[in-house]
Amino acid sequence: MFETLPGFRDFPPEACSRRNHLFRVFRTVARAFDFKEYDAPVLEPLDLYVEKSGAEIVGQLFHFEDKGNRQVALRPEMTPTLARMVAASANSLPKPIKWFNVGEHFRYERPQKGRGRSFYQFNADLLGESTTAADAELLALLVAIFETLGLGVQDFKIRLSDRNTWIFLLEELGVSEEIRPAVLNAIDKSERRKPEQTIESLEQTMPGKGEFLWDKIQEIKKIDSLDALIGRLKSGNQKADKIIQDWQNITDLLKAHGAYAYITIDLSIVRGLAYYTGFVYEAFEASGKGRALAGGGRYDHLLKKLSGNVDMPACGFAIGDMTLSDCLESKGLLPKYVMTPDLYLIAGLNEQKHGISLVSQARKGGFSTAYSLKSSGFGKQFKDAGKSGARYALILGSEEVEKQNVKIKDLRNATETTVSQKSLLAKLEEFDAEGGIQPA
RNA sequence: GCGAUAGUAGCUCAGUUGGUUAGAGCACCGGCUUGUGGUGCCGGGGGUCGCGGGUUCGAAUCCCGUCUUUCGCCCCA
Repeated sequence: MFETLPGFRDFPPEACSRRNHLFRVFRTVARAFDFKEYDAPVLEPLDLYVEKSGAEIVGQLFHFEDKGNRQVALRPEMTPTLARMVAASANSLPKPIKWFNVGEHFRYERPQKGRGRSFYQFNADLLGESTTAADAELLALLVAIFETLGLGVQDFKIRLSDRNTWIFLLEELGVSEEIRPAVLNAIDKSERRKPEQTIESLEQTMPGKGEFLWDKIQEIKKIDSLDALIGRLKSGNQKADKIIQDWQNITDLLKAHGAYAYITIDLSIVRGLAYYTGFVYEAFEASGKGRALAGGGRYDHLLKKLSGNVDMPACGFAIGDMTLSDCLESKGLLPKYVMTPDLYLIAGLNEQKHGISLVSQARKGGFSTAYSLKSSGFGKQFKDAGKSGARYALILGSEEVEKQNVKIKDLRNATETTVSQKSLLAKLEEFDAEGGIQPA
């Protein structure tokens, strides 16, 4: 017997419909926000990822040489692909560009809770707009998706941070642009590390100042309100004023979107990647435990880096299907999807073919219809109809055929109605609209 | 890549100090049932006990290796 590869999942019908439920919500809500769906190959040139993330990334990719001696990789994320697509026609695309994708991604990592080697992501990106309105639009979309899935304020929170704030405050502490990435990286990892390890990293980056920096960083990480933040930034300085202005804008906009209740100001979020430039955020289950449900931020210089000539501000986020499914499951928000037909034909032995033509008619009318593929008695067919979960049974015996009728039985309350075969579809639609069959 | 954990039917699990042909419940298929359904009763199919090697007269059971699962470390775009 063959098994799925480690970190990969099969999706038999029930799992598949749960997954599709997520996808349906992603698409519906994204369209409500006027985002356009796009798609792209899952296989890309390996260099696309090396260029963006550095050579270390190769160890985490599914990659190989194809028959044309090209180094290729299964996509581990969507952003480089998106950047390439947008850069290719940047001048002709109406701005702002609001695109989303639902797709499979691959990372060669150790499978763990909420993390596999194949997973699905919802990616939404907004390009060509540098104001905080774009960041707020994306955060509002993220919140709307979670709300539509049934999650509320008691279920999840979004930790919002800003790299510009960090850059400004680190500058004040004497952190130069050169060593800034290393310091931000250490801050990002400090969430998952012992303090001594972080101090050691900082000490290596800024000899003699590791302890000092860590003390200051901890102070900054504790900031959890707009007032505290403004107090720390102190207005008067032009740069500080701009940052304060951005925070005030995004706060006001998120309040207008009805999304602010989910937001926690939390500067401990910086995200590991060097390319983030402004607001960054991660969504977590309300308790804060577990992996991030979603994450994103602004990446104003990435297009330029990847394309070489197109410079365009951009921001975006991604939601992973595994952590999200786990979260929904634990809260009972993944109802058991049962795929059932609307109708089940029950026909006598001599009426089977006649019945199939009725089935065909019903199917063309948009009703999902099942019937027994082999000859069996009425009793057996009723049993199968019951097990199928169909709402109505269409009963066709010699009496009905003789009178050109068909009997419709509501399998939930056992009431029956006899209608002419000609009016079957109309009657079914009527029932459909009423939401049930009426007792005779 | 490192550490721990587990692996018996599709699923959840029994399986005695190593001892005939490895069991149960659920699920699946059929019969009772050729004009009224999910219940009931009866029956059936399905396992090289993760895989390979070793110890033994004899291994699901003991030993070694390996693969896979789950959890943690690393990493987390």
